[in-house]
Amino acid sequence: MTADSSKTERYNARAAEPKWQKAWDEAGIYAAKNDDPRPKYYVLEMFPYPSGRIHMGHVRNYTMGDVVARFKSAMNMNVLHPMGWDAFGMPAENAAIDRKVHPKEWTYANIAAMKKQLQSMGLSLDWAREVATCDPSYYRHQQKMFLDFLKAGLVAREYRKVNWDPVDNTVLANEQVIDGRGWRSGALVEQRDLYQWVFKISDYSQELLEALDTLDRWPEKVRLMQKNWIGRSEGLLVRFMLDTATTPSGETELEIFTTRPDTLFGAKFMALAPDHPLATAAAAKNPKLAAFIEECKHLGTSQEAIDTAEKMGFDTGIRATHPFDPSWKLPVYVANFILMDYGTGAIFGCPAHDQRDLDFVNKYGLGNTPVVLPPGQDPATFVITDTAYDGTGTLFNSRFLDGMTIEQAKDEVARRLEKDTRGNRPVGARQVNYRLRDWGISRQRYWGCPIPIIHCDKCGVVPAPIESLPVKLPDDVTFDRPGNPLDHHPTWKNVKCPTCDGPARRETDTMDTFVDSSWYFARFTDPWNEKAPTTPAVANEWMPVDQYIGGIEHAILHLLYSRFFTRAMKKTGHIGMDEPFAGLFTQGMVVHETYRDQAGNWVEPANITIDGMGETRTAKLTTTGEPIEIGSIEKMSKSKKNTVDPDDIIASYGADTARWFMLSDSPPERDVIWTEEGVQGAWRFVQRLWRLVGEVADVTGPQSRPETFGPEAQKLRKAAHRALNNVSEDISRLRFNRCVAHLYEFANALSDSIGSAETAPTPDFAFALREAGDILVRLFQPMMPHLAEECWAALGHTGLVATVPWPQLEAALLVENTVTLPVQVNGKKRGEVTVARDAANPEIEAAVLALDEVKKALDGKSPKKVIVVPQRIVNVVA
RNA sequence: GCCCCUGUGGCGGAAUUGGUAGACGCGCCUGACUCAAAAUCAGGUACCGCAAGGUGUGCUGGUUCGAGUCCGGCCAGGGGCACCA
Repeated sequence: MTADSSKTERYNARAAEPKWQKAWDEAGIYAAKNDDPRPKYYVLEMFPYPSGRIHMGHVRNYTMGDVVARFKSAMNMNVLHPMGWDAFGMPAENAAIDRKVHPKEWTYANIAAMKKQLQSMGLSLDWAREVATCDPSYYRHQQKMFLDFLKAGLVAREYRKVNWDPVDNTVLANEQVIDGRGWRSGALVEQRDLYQWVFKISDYSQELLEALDTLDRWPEKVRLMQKNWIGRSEGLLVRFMLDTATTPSGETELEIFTTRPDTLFGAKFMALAPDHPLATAAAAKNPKLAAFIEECKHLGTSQEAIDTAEKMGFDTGIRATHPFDPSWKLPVYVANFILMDYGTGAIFGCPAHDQRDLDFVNKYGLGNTPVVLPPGQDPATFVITDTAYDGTGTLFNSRFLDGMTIEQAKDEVARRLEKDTRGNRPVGARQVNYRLRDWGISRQRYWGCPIPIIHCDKCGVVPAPIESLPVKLPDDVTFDRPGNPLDHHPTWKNVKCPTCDGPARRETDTMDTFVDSSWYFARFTDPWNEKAPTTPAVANEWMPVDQYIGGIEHAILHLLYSRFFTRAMKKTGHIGMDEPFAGLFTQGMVVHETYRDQAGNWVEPANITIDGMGETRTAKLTTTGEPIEIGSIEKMSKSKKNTVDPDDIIASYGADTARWFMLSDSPPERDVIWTEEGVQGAWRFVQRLWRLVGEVADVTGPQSRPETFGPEAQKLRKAAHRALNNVSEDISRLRFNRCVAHLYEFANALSDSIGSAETAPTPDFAFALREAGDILVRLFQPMMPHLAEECWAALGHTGLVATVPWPQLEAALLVENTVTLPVQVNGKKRGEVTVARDAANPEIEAAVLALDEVKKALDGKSPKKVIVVPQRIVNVVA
């Protein structure tokens, strides 16, 4: 056929994309109706923090969600695909300090800018449901739920450790602590206890753990991470009697929690958290101990800081008695690696079978006694020096436990200590412990949801009256000094006590921004309800989210908090289910090469030119030609300047190219490397599809379907339906990189067919070509919606392809009559046989043994065995 | 430190979930078109070897007729760690 593609104009994304975005908008096709009778599908991407500009991570995330939304829509489902803004948080306050902009102004300007960017991507979003968490129309409902949770017993107040900057007199986030010092002041950070509001997530530890098994459309990895985070362990509480002569004020006992009661006869020491009451009491009489505890407070509050710090301890002089031997005394230390939050804040140390304890005794010369003998070891020669043994074995050096397994010994110790009732209470009690701590939500910051509480000297803590909600953030705040602006505000916190009418003050802490993001998915179901956070009947229709998509970095905190919050909302009547997200997908990051100039400064990709390809690539500065060093591939970040601005890409290539490249190559759960060559490849494919569709449009053929199809037509139709089948399957399973590959294959097949067609193809072939063109456009529509519309119009259709149903699969076209089986001899491929699809095994065997390659490999001998795996492979065992 | 993940051509990756390793794309090579370039089109491209043939999925050992895939041990790279969102 004369492909007059030379005449075809290039596809002009810059002109086409806004045109179709306007057409979709005017047709209102992405507005979800709450009373649509079709089956619902709720697809949600994690909403962005309005930092000011979207980045490539957003492009990837929202493109994936959009493909799913458009696909489900083509499958005739009622799709909810909303977008909003996680708009409270620290960066807005930093901007206020650094640039003297009000957080509110900064945030809303950012939202406006980012919304425009998102709209240029051509996402099928229902913008009518947009919410911003910093808006009083959103956070008023959050305050209501806080009060509901309070009434339901889901809220408490507790002392919590925070990072305290003694120079700025302010609380620091972990990320604001750099090498143990405040990021602005440079002062040595110390731990300080603050009285804080917490949500009782730990009441749900067991439930949150068990329900993980029901989340079968979540990645195994995320479920495992949450399981470990909840950290259920079964152990024993043991009361050690103390030598009262050694205790500061006559304390008689110390309760510890252990998961290894079997190693009790290997005990060498006891250790207390630095803030354990017994440690505090002892420190009052021992200045050196007090100094040591003070030193421990300079350790950061992050788990990493605690674990990687050098293990240090201080002997309090207190002595404890071994529960099975009154004459066995153990020294009680204060140690910097014991946490008050976990168990009872005190442990006994068995160094032979715990690495941390072993490091500790080796440092303080306390020695160790192994009590678990690994299988096959000689008890007379088995010693522990630098490496603790935490494997299985049999008990030894342990009196009545000798010879038992670890499990038997744990049980025996528990059994004996439960019966021992010194002080009218059992010495030992079995206990299930969780690592999960209650969720501290108080933040000493301005830009967050105010906690609706009033403190009265007479009445204590009083909830703000419902009718006073929202407790609005005041606009007139200053950031000229460190600390919480709400605290410094001259009048805001002064209110009358709702109970006694006396003078009182507002809670000046605001809520953790994770609270804001723990229910936005429910708010999207009816964001117009002014009276309540949700309209339960509507929320219960839409929820749970069928497909949630976001970064793996949220695998634990955001997702676990949301699971808790949904349960709390159920308990307080705002929603009817336990789990918010039925399906979860965690996508990988967008990464890029890094570049440095001769002085070692990072350089943006936009400012350099790459010469050569493959291994000979060199880079130079576009402006001066200065050579640039090409560095490692890393997550796109401002600090390393290896970012590519989505706006630039959309301006030069169009949104469809950016979307297509994001979906290509890398599996969505893995990192994708952004490369200029890759983008250009995507762009070339956009142009190729446009030319191809142009060629199909030129084919003239019958409007009605022919009775029969010739072999050429049938070959193309098989390729089309194979692609249809594969793309449908892979979109459903979010394997977008495979969808892309299938579409390339199909485009290649269509291209070959057109190339082989005569100038005037037979009517059946012409029909097949046009049909294949239609299918192709409909298949790439979810990924490249603008190009699809343009192509759809070029093919002579009226109306929007975005509203056209997904093609119907003709399953018969997927079946082949013959199969080609690889033939192996001793596991090595030697040839292949083509047989009828339903050929019997003996028939296949005979064909295989007749092959020259097989005869040669067998060298005249007869095979020991022939393994025929139907429709797969044949293996001859010689 | 603890928990989790990943490792396949020059590169991103595919592999019907234990059955032909390298689909598809990028890059590169050759040719066509062009005064030339770009674009486009046709062909080639795991490695060693002229070939026959051999080798090959981070390393190492095992299970199996058969291992990229399952099991044990190691090595390397990455992510999370409760006040970043």
